Amino acid sequence: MKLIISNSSNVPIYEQIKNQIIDQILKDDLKEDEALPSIRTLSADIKISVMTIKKAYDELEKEGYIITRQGKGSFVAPKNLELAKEEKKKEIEEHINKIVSISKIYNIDEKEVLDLFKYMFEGES
Amino acid sequence: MKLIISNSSNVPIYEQIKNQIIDQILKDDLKEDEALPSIRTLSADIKISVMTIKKAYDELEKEGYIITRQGKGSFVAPKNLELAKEEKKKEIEEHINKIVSISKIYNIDEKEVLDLFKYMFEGES
DNA sequence: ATACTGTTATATAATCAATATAACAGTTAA
DNA sequence: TTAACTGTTATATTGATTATATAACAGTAT
Repeated sequence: MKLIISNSSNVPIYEQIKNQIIDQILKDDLKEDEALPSIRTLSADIKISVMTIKKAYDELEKEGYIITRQGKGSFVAPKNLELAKEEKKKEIEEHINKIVSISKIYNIDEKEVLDLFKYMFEGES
Repeated sequence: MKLIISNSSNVPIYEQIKNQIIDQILKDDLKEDEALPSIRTLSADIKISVMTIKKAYDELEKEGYIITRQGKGSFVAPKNLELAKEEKKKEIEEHINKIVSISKIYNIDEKEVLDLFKYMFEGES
C-alpha cells in the first residue's frame, strides 16, 4: 500500500492514513474484501507507531469502510457508495457555506467566485 | 463590543474573538483609529482570561488589523481592504480546491455542485 | 500619586496526537 | 501443539495547544 505521510502537516497522521485509504477504496485501487496490510506490517513499512495505525483503522471501521477481525486482519468492506456520497455532499456544503459567508463580509462578487469555481473544476483532468 | 463565545466549539476561544473582531472591522462596525476595549475590561466583560484576550489581540496586530501601544491601548489600524480581500480570496480558493478534489473522487457532478453553490449564494440576503 | 493601559513570567490543568512497550487473545498452518 | 502471524488492551511518557490564574513590571495620562 502506498501512503505518503507528512510530519509537518497540521493534519494528524492517523487522519492522513485514513483519508488516503478511503481514497484508494473509492478509486477501487483497494477492492471489496481485499486485505489491508496488518497494522504491524504497515507500522514497520511507514515507520509510524502501531497505535497510530490502529487509530486510523478503528475510525475506518466505525465509518464502514473496512471490517476488522481479531487474528485475521482488516478487509475492505462492501461499499455503500451512495451513503459515502451523501456524507461528502455535506462536507461540500460546509465548504460552500464558508465561501458564502466570506464573500458576504468582504463584498466579493458572486460572479467572481463562480468563475473561479468553474475554472478550477475544469483545470484538472 | 459584542462577542459571542462558545465553549463547546472546537474553534479556540482566542480565534473566536479574533475572527469576530476582524468581521466587525471589515463591516465598519469598528472604525479606523477607534479604541478597542482594554484587554482587562474585555476579560471582565466576557469572563475570559486576560491572557486569552491578549493572544487574540496579539494575532490581530500581527495580521495588521489593530495597533497596540503599551499604556494606551489597542486601536483599529488603517485598513488595507484590498489586501484583506486578496487574503480572503486565497481562503476561498482553498475551499474550492477541497470541493473539487472531493467531487472528482466521489464522481459528483460539476453541475450539481454549481447549482448548490448558486442556491446557497442566493439563499441568504 | 493614582488609575488606567499593556507586558512578562510562572504555574497549573486539560486535551490531543504520537510514541513505546508489554501482555493478552484469536487464527492458521506446519 | 507449537510457531507465527493477526488484532486488543493497558500503561506510561512526551510534546504541543488551549485556557486559566496570579503577580510583578512598565508605559501613559490626569
